[in-house]
Amino acid sequence: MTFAATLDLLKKQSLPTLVLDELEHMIRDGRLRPGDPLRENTLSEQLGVSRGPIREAFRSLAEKGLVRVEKNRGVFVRTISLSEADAIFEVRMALEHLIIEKLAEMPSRVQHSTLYALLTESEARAAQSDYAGCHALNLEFHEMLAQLSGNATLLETYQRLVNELALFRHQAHAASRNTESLRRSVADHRALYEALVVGDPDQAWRILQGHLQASRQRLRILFSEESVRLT
Amino acid sequence: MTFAATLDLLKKQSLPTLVLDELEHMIRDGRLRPGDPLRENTLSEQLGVSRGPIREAFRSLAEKGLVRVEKNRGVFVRTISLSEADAIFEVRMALEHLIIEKLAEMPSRVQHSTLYALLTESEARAAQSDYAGCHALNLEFHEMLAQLSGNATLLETYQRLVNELALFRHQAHAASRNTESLRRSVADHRALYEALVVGDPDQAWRILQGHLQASRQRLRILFSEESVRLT
DNA sequence: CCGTATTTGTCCGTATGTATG
DNA sequence: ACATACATACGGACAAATACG
Repeated sequence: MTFAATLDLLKKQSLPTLVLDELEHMIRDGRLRPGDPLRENTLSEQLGVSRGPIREAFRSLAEKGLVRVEKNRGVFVRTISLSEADAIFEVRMALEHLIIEKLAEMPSRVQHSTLYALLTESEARAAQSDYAGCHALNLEFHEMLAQLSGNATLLETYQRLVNELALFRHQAHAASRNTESLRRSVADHRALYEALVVGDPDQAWRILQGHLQASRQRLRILFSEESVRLT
Repeated sequence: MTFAATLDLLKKQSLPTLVLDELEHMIRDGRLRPGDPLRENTLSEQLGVSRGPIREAFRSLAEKGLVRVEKNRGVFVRTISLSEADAIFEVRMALEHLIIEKLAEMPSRVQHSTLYALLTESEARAAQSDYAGCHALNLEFHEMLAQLSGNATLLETYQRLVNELALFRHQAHAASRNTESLRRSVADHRALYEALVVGDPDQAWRILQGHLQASRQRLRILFSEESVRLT
């Protein structure tokens, strides 16, 4: 679906919101990379709207931490340093801790969710070495956990941080092709799921902690590779 | 300092940013109360700027969770239900947990900060029964803790949640005048400070947990009083 | 260092949608 | 139900700042 089509069909949302969604997708899936400028005129022509709604969408993006605005210079997709990414990750871990703490208290909700389907599907993708597909499903898995927590603020805050971290991955040219880490990742997810279904918070946290530490470590490695690439 | 003066002096910031700051203050200190409409024309005249920058500031406020935008109807200061406030509080507690966990690892930073001055000042205000002043200092105390953590994302996320909770307090006409709870609150802060200075994370968390639970409880009571008032 | 092209910043006019009598 | 008043939504024009030759 093109943006123009979206524009015609969904009259329920305001233009700034539609533009925001479009730009957010472009940033999230890497069509717009960290450091790229977002020019009002260009986007205005591409999306077929005037500059007003574009500028309003920029303010939302800035507040979301996806772009930085430099007065009289323009807006650019946000770049994230390793230390920033690490700081974000630290907060993310605290949120995931809370998430699984809450989920361990309601195993039946976990069991009746679509988590299991997501899990088996991502295992299938991993077996087929479908890196991109598996990675996307893994993100969905974590997001579904946040959603099942039943705390809207928790979900929103979590999503925000994950979006910022996705930015960092794109910046580092990250298309992780490590079969071993992919397999371990989905195995972690399954173990986490099992612990949640039986309502064991300590076990769940142990697994998640290891899982996230590994992910954090991969982030650091990614960054060092990126640094080398730039020299 | 009036807004017009601010407008002239600070040419470093764009108008939308200045408007955003102004509106944020007005909401935070209760000049604009939850449910109040923010009309483009009115604000445009009051602040002496055109409607464009106003609309851009609205998008930032919406993303911050301080207003809700209804298409073709207007923007209103956000109202927060008890369950929403409780959800926000839950996330806030998780963040404060992380904050003191980090601070307990660097007692010298805590000791060399201005926390102690803040603490004694708020104790003085409490002794004088200066509720408003003491409450403001208490907020500053918590915010300072977040800042000392050294994690920018942690600070920003914390501030966002506290701003939303302030909204809830205004909605509930909250000017807590309970001498006893005020005294206990500052006593908790002192105890927390002591635990952090000696680097005892468990003790610090015990104190903070009790402190926050009490605060959360007061929020609930506030709400029930508000409900009665509306009948 | 200056002039020009480009981009952002701001303002205002018109269209459209909503509430109210 | 309809007309009127009023608010927002969007687009376009002009001013100001910046980047570049």
